[in-house]
Amino acid sequence: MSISVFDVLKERGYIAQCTNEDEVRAMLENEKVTFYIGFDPTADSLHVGHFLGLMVMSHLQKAGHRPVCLVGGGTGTVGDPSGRSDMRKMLTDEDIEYNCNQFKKQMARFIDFSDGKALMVNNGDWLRKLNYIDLLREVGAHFTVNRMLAAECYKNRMEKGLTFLEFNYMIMQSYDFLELHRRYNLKLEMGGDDQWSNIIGGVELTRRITGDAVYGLTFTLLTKSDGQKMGKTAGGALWLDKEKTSPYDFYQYWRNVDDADVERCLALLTFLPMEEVRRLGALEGQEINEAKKILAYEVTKLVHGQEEADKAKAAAEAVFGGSGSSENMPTVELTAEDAAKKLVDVLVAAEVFGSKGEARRLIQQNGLSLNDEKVTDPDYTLSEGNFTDGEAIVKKGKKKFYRLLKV
RNA sequence: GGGUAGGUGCCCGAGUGGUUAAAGGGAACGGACUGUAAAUCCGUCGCCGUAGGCUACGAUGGUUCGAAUCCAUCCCUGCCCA
Repeated sequence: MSISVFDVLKERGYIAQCTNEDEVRAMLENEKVTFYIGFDPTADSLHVGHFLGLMVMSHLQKAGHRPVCLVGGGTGTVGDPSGRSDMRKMLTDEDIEYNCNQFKKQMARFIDFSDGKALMVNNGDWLRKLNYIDLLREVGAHFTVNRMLAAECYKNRMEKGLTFLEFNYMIMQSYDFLELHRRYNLKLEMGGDDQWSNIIGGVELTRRITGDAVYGLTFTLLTKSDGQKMGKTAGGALWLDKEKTSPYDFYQYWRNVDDADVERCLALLTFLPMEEVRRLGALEGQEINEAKKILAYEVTKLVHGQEEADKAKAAAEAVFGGSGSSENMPTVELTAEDAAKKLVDVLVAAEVFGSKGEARRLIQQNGLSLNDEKVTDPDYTLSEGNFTDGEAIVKKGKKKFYRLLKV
């Protein structure tokens, strides 16, 4: 083995905190380590934040270690208060089960689960069976409330109110580590940096009860250079589910990241060699657009596959490069009847706009074009002449394109 | 359970009887500038619409010509006390 995975992770900028850097490095160099990352089923799709964790897992798996993907069928019922300023919405059991299944499907694209090379487990399998008194006696005795209250992750909530329900989240997550250690001799828990408190909880609990050496490591959160969370779009998160965020939109998101974030994103979200990452990140001015294209393509390829990435790229080039093909643009299908209605009504019906007011406003602000011509009349009505081969192109703002297609 | 401070638009936050669709900021969106970037500047930012109307300030009911603003009950949250 030439270079240690640990150093790879470090070089690419993944690592935020580690319980003991030297020991973890040594462990990863000398043995096959079983490790885990937990994913709580708070929505019906994974998003880019999760993707970062999957990248880390993938790096480690390629280095011969065994990932355990833990879906939080149990912890999801409680809600992690870490770093949050308000309580999470309570999910029904059905939601949780559904979401867990969605997660599983998506994760299978990034992690190789064949031949036991990785495991998928659900902490609901053990957490839901726990008996309160037994748990208190076995686990509760090892936590001091004083310490828990001092944890960084509760800071926000100490002002706004933290329920006992959520306060217990740390205990549940810690127990997960213990349980996984017992079942699979798992030795390392990883998570986003906001999980640090929860992770050391598990490390300490497992050490105390079993006496075994176990470790924790957090990876950096995906933030922009100005500190804001990355992966936020108008519609909310940047989802990995193509029904929730289309491959085209996904591609465009990365195509448009800030100059300052390109290198970081390439390092964290693609497998390009670091020399290449650094080279691309060093490009300046106009040229850095090349780096962004590569970033967008590579990330989209990882998440949606090569075919979708090619389509997204082609669509983007068609739209911004001026070369014809509109095939891969988001398409609005129109009946003959629709094709003679007011443009505004058609676009609202297609959910291109949230309301007519919004659409009118955009027209008044000169932000809407039909086939490259500004639409100036809010009451503009579609007619035969707008369509070429049954197709018309609508441009919303500067970079959102839609294809109207008569069917 | 008692006391007390609160619950306002996507978020933060002003407003305490009409002039308030509701100050200000942030986010978002459009335009200019550019490199499909950032920063900056200008504009927009509840819904339908020509006017005008409708719906909104935790919930419900009430007082009033008129309420986010007053009263009652209820729900929720912080803090202090038990």
